Amino acid sequence: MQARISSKAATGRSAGEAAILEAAVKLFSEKGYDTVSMRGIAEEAGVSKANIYHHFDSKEALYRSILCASASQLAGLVSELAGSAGPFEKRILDFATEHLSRLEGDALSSRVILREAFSGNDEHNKLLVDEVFGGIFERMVAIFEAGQRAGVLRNELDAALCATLLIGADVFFFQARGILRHLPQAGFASDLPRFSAQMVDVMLNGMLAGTLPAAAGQGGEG
Amino acid sequence: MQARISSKAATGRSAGEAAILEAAVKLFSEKGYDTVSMRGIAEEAGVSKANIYHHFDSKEALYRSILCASASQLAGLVSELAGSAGPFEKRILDFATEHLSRLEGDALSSRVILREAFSGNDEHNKLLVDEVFGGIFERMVAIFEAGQRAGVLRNELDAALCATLLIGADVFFFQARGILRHLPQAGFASDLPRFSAQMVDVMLNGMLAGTLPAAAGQGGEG
DNA sequence: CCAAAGACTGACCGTACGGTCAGTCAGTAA
DNA sequence: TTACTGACTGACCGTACGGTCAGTCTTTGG
Repeated sequence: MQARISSKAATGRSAGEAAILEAAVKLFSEKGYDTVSMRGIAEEAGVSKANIYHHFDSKEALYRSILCASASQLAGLVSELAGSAGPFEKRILDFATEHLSRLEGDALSSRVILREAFSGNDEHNKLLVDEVFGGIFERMVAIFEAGQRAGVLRNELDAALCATLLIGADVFFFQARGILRHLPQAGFASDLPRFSAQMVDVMLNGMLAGTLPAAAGQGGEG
Repeated sequence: MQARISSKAATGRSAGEAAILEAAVKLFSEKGYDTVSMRGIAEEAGVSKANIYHHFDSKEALYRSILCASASQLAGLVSELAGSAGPFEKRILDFATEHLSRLEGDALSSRVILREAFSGNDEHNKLLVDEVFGGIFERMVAIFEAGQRAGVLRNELDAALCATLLIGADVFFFQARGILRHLPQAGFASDLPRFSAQMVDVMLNGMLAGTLPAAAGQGGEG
């Protein structure tokens, strides 16, 4: 099997280990930690259960390995997005659109992290904040504070709250798509750019009529 | 034990059954279905495991019983909130504030439903929409459509999307509070009314400066 | 007072879990 | 050829799971 050797040379891990990781990400994204069994992962990966223990010390270690990979991926993505240039409104729209599209693109990893973040375990929460979310949130808040210094964002608003609203809208939409798809009124459930555009429109310009600035209405009629 | 008799007469169920339900709600709100064990529920309730099977056919039946109770509770709450009167802006603020405060007040039930709604199981999603969320969402959308007919809400916006944003902001905040608490910038994490007020302010009036109508700034400086 | 009914229990069953281990097999360097 | 290494496996272990059942208390209607 020449393929196995070359695949190991390329990624630093054997074909079996890669299959295990792929299977584990898939299963851990579908169900919670306890519901996923090592037997199930082994079957999905096409290897023996004992082989998993050859590559990973324990179920916990395998899970943490996946979590760390997903987390550093997320951190890299956001730091990239947060570094974009341009006027405030465009930065916000670009961030929201790209953030949501990558949540969907890496749906498996995203679900693993979200499940962990919303698990309610305070120790895990603190760890996630220290290692991942803290830095991400700081960069997000900085964007809004820059908007306030530039006089574009209302000064009486809490920048951190604004960042929470923007991220929250994306995350909630990502989480709730399975529900929204069954709601006949929510046609936007299958149209990510439409949601992003109108969501940012509302966030920036508000829902109320008769208060739009000259530059408003970006994408609302796409 | 006179207390046992009276408690059964009052609620239609024995003290043991009530203890089982209470324990089950608590545990199912903390962990997922598979992670919660019947032994754990029995211990938490202070009864034998066999006693649970005397009152409920199976683990699944116990879980469904809890889910149905939580769901009808949620449906009742939202239909009550959606029926409020007053001008559009006030209805939105009242709904958001009260909705979030009741999410927290019934945090256990809320978590059980949210976990189920975001489980990713499409059959469960469809069932939840048909039995609970469908009606709730319809009422919410109606509020926004009424706002549009009254000329208060921008006509080019999608009413269903607006409803999603409002509910999503509350739900995300409720889910993410454990994370937000660890973020030093997010002081609003422990101040529900402040979050509700400023969230609604942003939703209605937008984040951008220089576009506020006369009635704006409701609660932003509390 | 006494049977019928319902609340409740300890012991048990088969199964699936996470984890271990001795051992096989292919590739590799000496 | 030989000795070694890492990938990999089937069989096994103790434990905890959901669920069952015979039987014991406790309350209640006649």
